[in-house]
Amino acid sequence: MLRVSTRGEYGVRLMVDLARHYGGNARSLTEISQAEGLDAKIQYLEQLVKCLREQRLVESTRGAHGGYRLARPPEQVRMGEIVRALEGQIAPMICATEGAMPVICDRLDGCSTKVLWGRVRDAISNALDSMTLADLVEANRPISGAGQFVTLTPRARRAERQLS
Amino acid sequence: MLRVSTRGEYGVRLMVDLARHYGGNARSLTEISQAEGLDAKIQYLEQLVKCLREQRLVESTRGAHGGYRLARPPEQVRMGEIVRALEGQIAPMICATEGAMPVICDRLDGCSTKVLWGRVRDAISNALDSMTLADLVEANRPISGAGQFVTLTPRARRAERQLS
DNA sequence: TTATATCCGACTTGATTACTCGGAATAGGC
DNA sequence: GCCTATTCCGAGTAATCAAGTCGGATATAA
Repeated sequence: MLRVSTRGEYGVRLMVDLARHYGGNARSLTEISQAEGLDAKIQYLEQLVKCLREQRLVESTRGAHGGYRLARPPEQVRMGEIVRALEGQIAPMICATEGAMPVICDRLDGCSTKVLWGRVRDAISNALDSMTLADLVEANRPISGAGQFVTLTPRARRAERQLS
Repeated sequence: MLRVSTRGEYGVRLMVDLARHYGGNARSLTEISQAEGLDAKIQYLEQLVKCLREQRLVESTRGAHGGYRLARPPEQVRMGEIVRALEGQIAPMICATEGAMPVICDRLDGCSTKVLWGRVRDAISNALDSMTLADLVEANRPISGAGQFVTLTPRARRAERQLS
C-alpha cells in the first residue's frame, strides 16, 4: 500500500524520456508513448502532460513537428516537483498535508498519531526531493535500449499484491 | 496522494489506545471505539483488529469482560509492523514491493525509475520502523484527554485536497 | 440463562482511478 | 490554401477499490 497511481508512474516515465532527449528536438506524445510502451494510453498521457506544463516543468509547441521539451536541464528538476505536479501535495494522512496546516482536524496537539504521519510525509518528500531527473537518466545509461517496457494489467497488479 | 487508508488510520489509533491501557484490563471494541470517536464504525474495527491479531500484535479474550490487549509492551511494537499488518507490504509502485523481488516487471535493471520508487519505499519503511507505540503514547501524555476526535467525511477529505 | 464479547464470511455501496471520446486550435510542408 | 500532424480541452464512462454493513456463530463471566 501507500501506492503511487498510474499518473505518477507514467508521468515520471514521460519526464525521464524528455530528459534523455534534452537538447534535441521536441518529442511528440506519439514518440514518447511508443518508446515507453504506452502507445495505447496516449490520450491519457495528454492529461498528465497538461499538469506538467501548468507547473512549468515542460514546454510545448503545437502543430506539425511539435511536441514537448523540458523547461529546465534535468539536473535542475527534482523528482518531488514532478510527483507533486501529477499527484498533488504529499499527504499520507489528511492531518499531514504538506504546506497547509489543516483546520479540519481539531485534535491538533491532542493527536498522537500526527507525529507519525508527519514523519512519513517528510520521509517521502525528502526521498523525492533528493533525486533529480539527471540522477535517473544517469542510473540507466549503461544499458540504454535494453529491455522492453511492460504495462501491467490490473490482474497482474492484484497478483503481485498477494505476494505480501 | 500517497495516502494511507482508513484501515491504517483507525488501526493505528486502536493500537495507541491499547498502548495507553497496557497492563490493565482487556479493552473491548466498544470502549476503544468510544474513546476514539469511532463508535459508528465498530464493526469495521472488528475487521482491522483481526489482522492485528493474526500478526500477533494483539491478544484477545472472548465473552463478557473480554476484549483486546497488546501482545508485547509498547516499546517493542514498531509502527511499521502495525501499518504492514493493516495495509500490506509497503509498495509505492508494484516494482518496489518490500521483500518480494517482482518477476512481473521485466524491465529489471533497464528501468531507471525503479531506483526512485525503491528509495521512496525505504524512506517510508524507515520512518515507520523507527517509531514505536511507546513513542506515540509518550508524545501525547501531557495533554491527555484534551480535544475531541473527529471522523472526516469524504466531502471534507476532498475539500482538504483542493488546498494543494 | 442472559448479557456481553469476540469471531467470521459474504455482501453492498460510494468514491476514485484510469481511462475514452469528440472536437477545437495551431503550425509546418506542399 | 489545404492537408496532415500535433497540442489543447472538457466532458463522459467503465472498472476497480475502499469503506462500511449484515447476519449469525461461538465463547465466557455473572
